[in-house]
Amino acid sequence: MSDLEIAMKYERVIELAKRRGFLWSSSEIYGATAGFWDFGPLGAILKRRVENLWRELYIIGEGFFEIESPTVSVEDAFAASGHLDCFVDLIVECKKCGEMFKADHLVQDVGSESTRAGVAKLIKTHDIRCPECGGELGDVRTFNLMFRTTIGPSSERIGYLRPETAQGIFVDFPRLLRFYRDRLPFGVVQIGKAYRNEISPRQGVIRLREFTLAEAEIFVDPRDKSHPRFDEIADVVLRLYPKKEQLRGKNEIEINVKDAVKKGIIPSQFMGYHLALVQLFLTGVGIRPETLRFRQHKKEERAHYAADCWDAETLLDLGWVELVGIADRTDYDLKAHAKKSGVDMGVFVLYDKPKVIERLRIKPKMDVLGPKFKEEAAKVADVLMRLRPRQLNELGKETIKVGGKTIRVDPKWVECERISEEVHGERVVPHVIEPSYGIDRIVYALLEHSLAEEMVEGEKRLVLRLPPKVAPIQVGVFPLLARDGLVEVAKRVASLLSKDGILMEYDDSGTIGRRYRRHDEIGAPFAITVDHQTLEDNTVTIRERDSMKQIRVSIDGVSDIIRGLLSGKIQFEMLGR
RNA sequence: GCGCUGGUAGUGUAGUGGUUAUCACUAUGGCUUGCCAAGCCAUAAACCCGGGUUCGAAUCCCGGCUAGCGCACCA
Repeated sequence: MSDLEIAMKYERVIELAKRRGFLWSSSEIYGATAGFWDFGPLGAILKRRVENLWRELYIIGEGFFEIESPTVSVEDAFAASGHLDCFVDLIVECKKCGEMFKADHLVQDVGSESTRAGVAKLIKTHDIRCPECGGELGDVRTFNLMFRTTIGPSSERIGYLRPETAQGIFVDFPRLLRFYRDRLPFGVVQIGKAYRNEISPRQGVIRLREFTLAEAEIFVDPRDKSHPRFDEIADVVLRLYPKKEQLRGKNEIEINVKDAVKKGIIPSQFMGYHLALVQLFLTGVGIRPETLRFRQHKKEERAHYAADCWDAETLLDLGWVELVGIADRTDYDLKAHAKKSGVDMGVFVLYDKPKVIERLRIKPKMDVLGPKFKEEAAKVADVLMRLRPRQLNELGKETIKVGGKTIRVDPKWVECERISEEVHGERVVPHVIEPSYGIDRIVYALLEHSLAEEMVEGEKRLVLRLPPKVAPIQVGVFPLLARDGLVEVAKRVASLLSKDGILMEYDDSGTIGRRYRRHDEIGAPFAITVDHQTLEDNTVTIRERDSMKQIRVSIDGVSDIIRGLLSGKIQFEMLGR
């Protein structure tokens, strides 16, 4: 059975998605707004199933607990994270031809201004004109991609809708660290809505203004990015598209994780482990492996916080689309929040063995410092104690700053003794490895990859080959005919399945063939049919969506078999043999 | 934000400055029907929004919204 080529696949997917209740643009009755989409009845379940598989992998598999933080945060949080400054575009419009430009790009030859007023001044003083038509430029405007709001009735406190869920985790870091009992590494996940006021959202749910992110923030010791379970994924083969290959116009390379890390293509075991985990998840929910690659960001593509970033991309009708970004955010975020809030974001990491350090302990002689420095004496003593010269004779070379003046230290001000000290560890600010999944895009990609058309006895059959574990409707229950007492038996089977936690749909309208086709189109992987033989021996048929083959099983065991088929523990081909 | 092209039942479409806007599929009810969109009867369902021109606009013009594409943008 070979699939027919589907032309204009994006349109076909959207047509099916609207018609069958997966997706449509939001508030259509008032004229839809670009960048906002609804998940319909089947779409919402599909999405939830994808999210729950994600939870299984990260919460149960990795032990990363999920938190839920608000979608609105105060201005300080985003001032610290850099989104307030870096998430802004300065734009200027030509008064004559209407072309829009990034204002800071236009002035980069005459000065490096980044403020709105500064850029506007440069445009004026240097008489910069429209590069397209030479026309006069209008006012410089800022465009921040964050949605802004005010908190409370006085409207004094500014809030922003989060552009990523990550910051909610970073600002909770001290409490989370305590929860994980002060040890690295640990991970925290969050699934939730994020908002970006895109200038021009396009392509349905591929670029939205409100979208669902599933993010894991994994806090690691910056000195040691090896992964304790690296061996489990070392042999996984990834299709990588490193920046070098992109710059030289070369193709992707296929390589296992172990070798990629060894050769330095992937910078650390930790990064490699999580690239493999992403591939495991995406192919597990139904993204076709042959359309998947990991593309490394080139320097100019990287976000303000990222030291390295790989996008898991899939090939869709619209081209390569990013589904997941895996970034090494280093200590950027934690340090930024530490600085802005004044709260320590460090972790005390124990050494395997305590280090013995020999050093000089410096004890200020207050009876000397007192008369000499008067009220400044305490401050001077404090500075002196923090000096760490290795030798006694180096002390005289040290200088300290007191009241704005730089003074050479006189060894007579202190008493020194040589001590040996045990150091048990040190404070480090963790680095963050972050896989960030765009759930809406993944759901769309699933639909597109699943949609197939084939010829069956001269007729076209449209079928959504969703993997059973994500399919919204899990099984259809049909009486072969709507008479002869078949309806009653079918309804009994239906309620049996419901009681066992299976999402089924009962249908007795029209002919059996029509019902099979309808369920093919919404991706229901199995159908149970009650026929006349059922009345004789209490058996029903199970029909598999993709092969259209049927097997016969007893009603008594049908729930267990369906559950086995859905989870993948039972293979359909193995049944009935 | 600019440009091009479009927007008619749930979906895909036809069509026109002038009475109750075409067709197919779908849906619903009934008849029929012994396993893959059969048939018959009936029913329901649409001109994106606003303004202008006109005796009359779903049709022409303008604006908006929206969709696809190109440019720009995508921390």
